[in-house]
Amino acid sequence: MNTSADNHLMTPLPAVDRVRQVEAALAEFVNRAGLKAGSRLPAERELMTALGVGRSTIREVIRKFQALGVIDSRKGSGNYLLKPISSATVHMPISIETESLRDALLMTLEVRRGIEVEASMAAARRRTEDDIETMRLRLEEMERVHLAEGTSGKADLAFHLSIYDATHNSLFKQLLEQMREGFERFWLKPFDRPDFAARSFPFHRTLFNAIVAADAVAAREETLKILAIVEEDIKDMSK
Amino acid sequence: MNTSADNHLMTPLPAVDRVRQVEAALAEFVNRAGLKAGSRLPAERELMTALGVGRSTIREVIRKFQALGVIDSRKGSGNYLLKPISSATVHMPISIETESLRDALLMTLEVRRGIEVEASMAAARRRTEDDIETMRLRLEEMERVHLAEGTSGKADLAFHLSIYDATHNSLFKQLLEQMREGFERFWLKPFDRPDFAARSFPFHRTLFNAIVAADAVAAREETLKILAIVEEDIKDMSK
DNA sequence: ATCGGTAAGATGTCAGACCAATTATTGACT
DNA sequence: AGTCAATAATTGGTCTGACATCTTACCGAT
Repeated sequence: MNTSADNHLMTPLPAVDRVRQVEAALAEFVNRAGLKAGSRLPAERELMTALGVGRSTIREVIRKFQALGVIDSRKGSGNYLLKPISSATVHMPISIETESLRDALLMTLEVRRGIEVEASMAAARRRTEDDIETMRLRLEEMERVHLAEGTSGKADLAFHLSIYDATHNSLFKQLLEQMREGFERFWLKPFDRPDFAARSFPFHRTLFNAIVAADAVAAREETLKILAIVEEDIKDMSK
Repeated sequence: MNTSADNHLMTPLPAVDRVRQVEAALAEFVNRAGLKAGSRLPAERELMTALGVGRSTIREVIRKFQALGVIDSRKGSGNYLLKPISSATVHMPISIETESLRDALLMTLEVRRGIEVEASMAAARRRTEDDIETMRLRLEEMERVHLAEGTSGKADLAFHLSIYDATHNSLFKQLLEQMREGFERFWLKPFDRPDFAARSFPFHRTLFNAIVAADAVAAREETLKILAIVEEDIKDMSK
């Protein structure tokens, strides 16, 4: 056996296809040109002639980046960068297959609980004075809005985001932000009612206190209380 | 002001573009036809005539699903399903910007800890008899390999995957699988040495016992012990 | 029965055209 | 000179048709 060339003796043969080349070239260009989020990239016809490929190839690459949430295409205007393309970007396609909205929400909540708990503990361990000040401002803003309008929403989100920042681990913010945004984009505005999770209001202050006290265990407890209420409300309101 | 029709008085205007329609139609078709992972989709020209759109439109949709990790295109052969399609595929691009490999690993480990702990608790609460049997087989296989070769690796991963399955929440497996795979693809094989995390070996059995006993708190403790060792080894070995 | 070649079918790519939305330019009227 | 509406240029979205290249299945010669 093994008379012919095989088994790791002859290996590579790249065979990179056009799309992949264009993909790399585009990423390269974005980095070299220093394009930021919001920047407009060259028109498809320009890229076409510049790279010497057909427009369909360019378009398929753009579609891909579009699916990856990196490019936003505006008809008649141009293609715009949503986030800087980085080679150190890991993409995680997550698909959730379930019939009921309720189950989908509960499944994501369970994952969120894991991340959120860890984030609050990390925040309790690593928060700086600046972090505390930012969180305090956000919390007071949230409390003001809550007492005035009976509900918060955006202010609530802002407070939680400031906690994620206090972890000094950007993965927390990225993951949790995209979990909210991503899933709420498909099942639009689940339970967008004023009383949703309203009972969790007081625990935001206790969570803040735990983080300030650098008490990771207490931070975990308070976070669990908040999420337990969210879980109950999902179950109640989807009945 | 407001003499003409504006301000939320005239709202809708669907304006669904071709691509989005084809996207929905394709997802619909896959579900109706009951295509599983591995199934081959109709040829692009068939879809083209069947849906009454141009081939470029079809191709752009396929590119999108490809980017989302749902479709695999094989030149000359056809387009194949990687996962059962669902319009509910969310994509989470995560970018990590840090100079040192060490910091990147520690950051991801922290997030993993949150998810992994929650997964083991969920597994302890919801594991079935079948789950237990599968986990036992994987654990015994892992122990056998470990005692024979001094290290496990693939068997270790298989055991953990069986735990994720026992949660009956597919998000855990998807997230954790892609975190491992994604990050290990960039910083290739970090610490691919036999003694990495070897000390965590005995705690796999105790974790298994906790899950069998439906003791979520104990499952959490054992998972934390394993990950604490991983953290220590990352710190030691990257010095 | 095995092997090699051939043909059909599939994706990958290019080219050119037209539509529709946006943006920039022009020009008329005040 | 300044405003604003009509017009032109630019740009993404889609369709058509063609060719290249890879896969696969068929079929005949050995």
